[in-house]
Amino acid sequence: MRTLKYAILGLINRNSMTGYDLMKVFNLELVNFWYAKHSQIYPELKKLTDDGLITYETVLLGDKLEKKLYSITQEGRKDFLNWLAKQDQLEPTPKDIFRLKTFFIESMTREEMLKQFYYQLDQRKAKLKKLETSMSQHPYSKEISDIASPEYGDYIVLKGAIMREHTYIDWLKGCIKEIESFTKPHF
Amino acid sequence: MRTLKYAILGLINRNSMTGYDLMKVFNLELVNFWYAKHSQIYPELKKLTDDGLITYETVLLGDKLEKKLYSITQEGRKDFLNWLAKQDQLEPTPKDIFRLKTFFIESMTREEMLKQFYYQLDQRKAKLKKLETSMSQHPYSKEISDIASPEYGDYIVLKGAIMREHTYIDWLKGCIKEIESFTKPHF
DNA sequence: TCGCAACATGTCAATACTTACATGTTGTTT
DNA sequence: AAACAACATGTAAGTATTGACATGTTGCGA
Repeated sequence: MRTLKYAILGLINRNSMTGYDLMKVFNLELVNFWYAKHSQIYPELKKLTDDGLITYETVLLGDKLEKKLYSITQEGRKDFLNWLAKQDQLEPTPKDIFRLKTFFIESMTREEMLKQFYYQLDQRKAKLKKLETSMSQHPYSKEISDIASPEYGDYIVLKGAIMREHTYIDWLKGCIKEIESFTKPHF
Repeated sequence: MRTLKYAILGLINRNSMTGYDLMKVFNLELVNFWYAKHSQIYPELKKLTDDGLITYETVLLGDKLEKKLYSITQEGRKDFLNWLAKQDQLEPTPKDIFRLKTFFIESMTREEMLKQFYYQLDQRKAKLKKLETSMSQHPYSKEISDIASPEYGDYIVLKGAIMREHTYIDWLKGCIKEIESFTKPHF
C-alpha cells in the first residue's frame, strides 16, 4: 500500500529534512504507529526522487560530511494530500504475539501463565509511564492551541497511544485476577 | 521470529487438521491477533514436515479428493512449548495507517478531518458489534468453566479484542468532540 | 589526543507477506 | 443437468521489512 512512501512525503511536507532526520522522527515521534529502519528509508528516498515527488540539495556539515536535504515537490504534495483524504477500509487487526500466546494458555502451567502476564504487565507499565512523560512535556497539553497546528496531530495520537496502553494494562490485570482466583487452594 | 510456525504448531497441537482447516481458523478465530493466507500456510506446512515437527496422513474425501491431515510430533510439541514459555521483550507498537493520517491532520480541512473520523467510527462500531455477538455466543461466557480448558484462551483474547475496540472508539469520539468544538462558528 | 557516541548514507541477503496464477473435487441449489 | 459456493492444495512474482555488512565524519568528553 506504499504507506512508507506517504509517511515520508508527509514528514518532508512538514519540514525539509535528511534521511537521518527521517530515521530519528520515525523511531521517536512516529514510533507509536509507524516506523522504519534506515535500510528501508534510503532506498525509498531514492525512489521518490526518481519519481519526482521530492528533490534534494546537498548540504555540507563541517568540511567533508555531505548530507542530502530533501524537500517535497508540487507533484509530491498533490500525491500526499490525495492519499490523506482517501477513505480506507479498516485494516486487518494488528498482529500481537502476546495475544497469540494467551490464546494457547491452556498449554501453560498456572505458574507459567502468571509469570508471562506479570512480565508483560511490568513492561507495559514502563511503556505507559514513558508515554505519560511525553504527554506532560507536550507543548499542546500546556496551552490550549488551535487544531490547525502541527502539534495537534502529535497530541491526539499521543493521547490515543496512552489510552491504548491503559486498556492493555487493564486487560492484563483482569486476566491476572481471574487466573489467581483459580490458583488459590480449594477447600 | 517464525511466529507463523508456532501459531501453526499450536493449532495442530490442539487438534489434528488440514491446511484448509488452518486457513479457516486463522481467518476466523485468530483474526484478532494473527492471520495468514493459504499461500503462506501451505509452504510453511511443508517446511515443518521436512523439519520433523509435524507429520501428515492422507485422508480421502469422497472418491478422489485427497486431503492431508497434519498431527504434531513429540519434537514439534517440545519446540512449541519452549516458545510458549519464553518471555519476550515488548514488540514494537503495531503500525496503524489511520493514526498515521491523524498525525498529519493539520494538512486536512475540518470537513475532511470529520469525514475521516466519522467513517472510521462507523467501521469500528460495526466491528465491535461483531465481536460482542461472538462473545454472547461464546461457550465460556455462558457457564463458568475452568481456566485449564481451551475455551478459556479463546475467551480472554476475545475479551481483550472487545476492550481494544472500545478504546479505539472512545478515542475517535474524543477527537470528534474536540474538532467539532473548534469547528463551530466563532462570534 | 584518544576514544566513543552521534551523525550520515548506503547495499545486500534473507524473511515475511500479499496478490495473482493454477487446478481440480464435492455438495447444494436452481 | 448446470451453476455456484465451499472444499482442497499448491506455485510464482512482487512488495515490505529486517538484520547484517560497509564506510566515513563530526563533536564531545576524559
